[in-house]
Amino acid sequence: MAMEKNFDANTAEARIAGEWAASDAFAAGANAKPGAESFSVVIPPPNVTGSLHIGHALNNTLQDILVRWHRMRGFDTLWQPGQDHAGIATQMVVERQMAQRQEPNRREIGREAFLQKVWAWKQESGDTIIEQLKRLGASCDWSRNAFTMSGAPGAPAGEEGNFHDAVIKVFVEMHDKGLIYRGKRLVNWDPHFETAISDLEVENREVPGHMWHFKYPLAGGATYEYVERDEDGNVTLRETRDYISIATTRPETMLGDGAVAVHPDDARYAPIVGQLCEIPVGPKQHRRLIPIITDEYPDPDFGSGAVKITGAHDFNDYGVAMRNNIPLYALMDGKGAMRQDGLSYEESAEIATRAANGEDVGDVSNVNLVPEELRGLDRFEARKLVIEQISAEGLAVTYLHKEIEKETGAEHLERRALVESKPIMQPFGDRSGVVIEPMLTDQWFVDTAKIVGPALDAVRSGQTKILPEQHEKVYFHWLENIEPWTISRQLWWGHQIPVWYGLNLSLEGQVDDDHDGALDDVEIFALLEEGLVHRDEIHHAASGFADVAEKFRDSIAGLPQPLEIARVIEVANREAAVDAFAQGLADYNLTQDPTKLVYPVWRDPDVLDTWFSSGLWPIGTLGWPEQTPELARYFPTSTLITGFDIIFFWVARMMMMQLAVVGDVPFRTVYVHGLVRDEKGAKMSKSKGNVIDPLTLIDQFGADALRFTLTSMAAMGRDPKLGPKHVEANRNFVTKIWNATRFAEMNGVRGGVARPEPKHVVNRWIIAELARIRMATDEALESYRFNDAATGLYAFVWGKVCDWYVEFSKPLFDGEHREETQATMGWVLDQCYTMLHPIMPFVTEELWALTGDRPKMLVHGDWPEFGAELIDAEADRQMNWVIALIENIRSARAQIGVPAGARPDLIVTEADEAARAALAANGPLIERLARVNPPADGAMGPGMISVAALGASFALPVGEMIDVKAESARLEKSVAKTEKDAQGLRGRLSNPKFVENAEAEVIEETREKLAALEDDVSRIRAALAQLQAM
RNA sequence: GGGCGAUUAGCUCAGCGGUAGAGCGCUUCGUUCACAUCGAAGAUGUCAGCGGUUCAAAUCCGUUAUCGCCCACCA
Repeated sequence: MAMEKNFDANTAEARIAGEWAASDAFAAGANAKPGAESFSVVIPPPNVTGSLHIGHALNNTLQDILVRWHRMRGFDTLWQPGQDHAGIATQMVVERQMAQRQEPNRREIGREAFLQKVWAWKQESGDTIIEQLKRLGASCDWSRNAFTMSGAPGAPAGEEGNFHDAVIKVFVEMHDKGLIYRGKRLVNWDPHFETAISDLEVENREVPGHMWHFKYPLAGGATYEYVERDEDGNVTLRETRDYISIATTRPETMLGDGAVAVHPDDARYAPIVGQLCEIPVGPKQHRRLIPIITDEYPDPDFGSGAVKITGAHDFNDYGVAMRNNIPLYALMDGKGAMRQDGLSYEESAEIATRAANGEDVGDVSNVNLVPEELRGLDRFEARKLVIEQISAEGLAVTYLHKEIEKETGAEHLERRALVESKPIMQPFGDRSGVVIEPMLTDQWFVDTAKIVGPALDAVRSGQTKILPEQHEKVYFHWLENIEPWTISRQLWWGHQIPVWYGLNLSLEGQVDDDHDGALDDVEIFALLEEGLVHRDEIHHAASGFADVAEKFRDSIAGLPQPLEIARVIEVANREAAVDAFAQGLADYNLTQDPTKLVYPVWRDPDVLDTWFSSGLWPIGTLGWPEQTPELARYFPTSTLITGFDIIFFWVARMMMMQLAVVGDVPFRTVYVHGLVRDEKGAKMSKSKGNVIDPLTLIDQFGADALRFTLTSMAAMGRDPKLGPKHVEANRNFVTKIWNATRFAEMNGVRGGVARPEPKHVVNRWIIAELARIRMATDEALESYRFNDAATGLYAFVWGKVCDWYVEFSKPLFDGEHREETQATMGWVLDQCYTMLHPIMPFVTEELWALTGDRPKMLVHGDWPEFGAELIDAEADRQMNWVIALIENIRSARAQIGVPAGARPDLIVTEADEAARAALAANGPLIERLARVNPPADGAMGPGMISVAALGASFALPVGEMIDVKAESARLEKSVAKTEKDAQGLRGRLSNPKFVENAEAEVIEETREKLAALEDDVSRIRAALAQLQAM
């Protein structure tokens, strides 16, 4: 059977992938030795909406290398695959598709129908990336493919895993331990998706912006002496002012100001602290007054030193407002438009004014300080109008603008509004790209401060190691300054929060006024009349309605009878609950039948942050909360390979959550790789159009070439830069080893033989080289130096096996060493396939099958363990001499211009014993590779060029071709270079301090090197002398 | 404003105490029984600057410059 000249990656890859799949080659524990240690990796789950990008290709190639390597070494190996439900992204994709098809939108069809559509979409398109990963060669146990939404209510057949159970169980447990809480807080709100997002999902970007300066007039026309001083206390400005100057980049938020704050030590404003000033916007007749307060937050050296405080729309202001008991006036709705709900402006302003005067006005959520003419406008539209209004009123801070007419020289003075154009940092939603609005909303939070400790300790103590180490610092810094994690999302696709609410009926003893433990008609009437609407809520978390009903029964057990036996029922929302409860009461009132009484509860409509479920990935994919055998065998997992961009999103949270939930670290080692960039080092992005599609590269050059390329560029802590040229070069490497095999095959070499113990020095030498590369490869992989493993194998296969061993073998196949050379080559190539397999699984699997009758596929091949014991120092020394001699002859020939086809004699003018032995053993090899006739003793003569090797000198008669001048120039140049190197070594050795301090080994090495150089120099000098004597 | 990283051949990058390497590109030569997706030979570096530690520095320390990235609430 003759092999083709090239490996046909396209057809072979599909076929081989099919064979692996058919034989369950990647199943958990496949190829494990009895009693083997386990090695497990969980895949960073790609989004169901995803398709394979170059970052996935790198990430999964590196994982696959570790996994295949361990599997071949006989570990009990599991690579756990799966996908992430990606709440926002998926909901967005499905909604977009619905819009394209001109179907009714999600609100029109309702939650349940929409979720069905998402599941349908997932079933149809969700496998895309899995198939792509298979094309890459990822050896995951695909039978275990997990999904973060599996087992959720409404999941169709085929999605009945239990990930949902894990998520819900963790939520309930953390809730009941007080690690998860609900609260009305200022959160990052995405007005596009109309949901809260966590601080990590906010991208702060610098954009061109403006800063406006406005005057807030003092109440009642009061004035004060405004004095500015320089550093030495000299007065630089003194004027009487009736206002305080305020700067803002967001004038529309002035409507919601609750105070103006200055620093307590700021002498400029000391006279007016405690006074009221007027917000210069809003209907003239209802201008609001707000107090001037002190707080540590304002920086006296920045701007005017006075800050307007809008507690409901700015995180800093929120802090100031909370400290100083300033009301938080919300101005916008979920879409980022000015509110239209709540009280009229007039009523609202009245309440706010009372608050400004120190009165406790209670809950202000109904207060809407947006003037009627601005209500419903987009926030940016409202900004324009606010600016216009203030400016029209002359309350913008102005400066004197001087213009000189060119022709006449006349000066024009004009007052202009002070508006600074400057770059400002603005928060954007990482998925929506719109400006994030801080909004006061009810959300769920993980109290991260309570669970962060163990996650920090585990890395500090080395229980989990993060590589490269520089990332540990980043990890520490983030965790040490961690903020509460907002986990509720106002979306539909996700794990619905397992919390139910009910009306709080037990407040302040209102229910049972006469404390008789029973509900009389008067009290029932009171309950109904006093507005159930205004009652607050109680809530419980549980894994389902049955469980939560139990908890509510406990809660209402203390109510007066017969309320305490009301039936707990589930309704859609609060309004429905009020209605149902009222109805029940009314029925009871009529019939006195206590079974008519119901206690309605409704479930929180929000879903959990996708990362909350991803945070449970290690245990969740292994079957937790069931105590599965896989959990016992593979948890904690061995290594996590991931990109630095999700260290916070994912890695840190997995650390916290696994430790909080099961008390152990999720993985022993985290290897963080870089971001693949284009060949110029730029980030790949669609807008730049420099995105490299890994599938195109696979089509073009094969998966092995792509994998090898990514691996060889994966130096720790660096960003790989990828261009098609690189992949092409490595495709050539695939071709190279393919053709080395083809050569072997043509010479009767077969694989599958036991390790031979050859006699010939060439065979002994290549085995020694192989032993070295085996040790180096393992060492590199053990320390995650993937690039060293790849480049080392490349250099060995191409630079040693193909360039030299294959060439040396040609004469050997014709002689008495034919058989041992066949055996050696077969065995050496087998080892090459084996060691390359983790990086290049397809071509090696193919070659493995082509070259022998194999008991098993290479994917389950045995990783070699041999090492230094196979190194034959004498063979090594001799072959290095032979190679050096061949190189020297080739070099001399090329420089003198001896035609490639010419075959001159090789005259040995002088040689020591070792050189003679090497010549005798390797004559035919040298003849062939240096293209010379068999070596024979003789003397230097005219028309010859000379060549030296350690311990020997040679002459090559090249007849009339010789140009004496050129030959002496060549020799002189060679002497000069060698002599220069020798001089350096001599200098070192003659330095007494070097000899005193340096390691003995280093000194010895230096001496040997010098001796070799000196031998070389003297031989070339001799040749030069002879040349000149002729 | 903090933190991290980079600066090495024309290009993209390894190396991280013993005197510079790879791939691509370039020059010359080559139909020698594996491979032109190839072979042979070659050219090309004050290892960013300055200072220090050391017998010895691309490699360790300090500093400057330039370029990246991450984090951060300056109105």
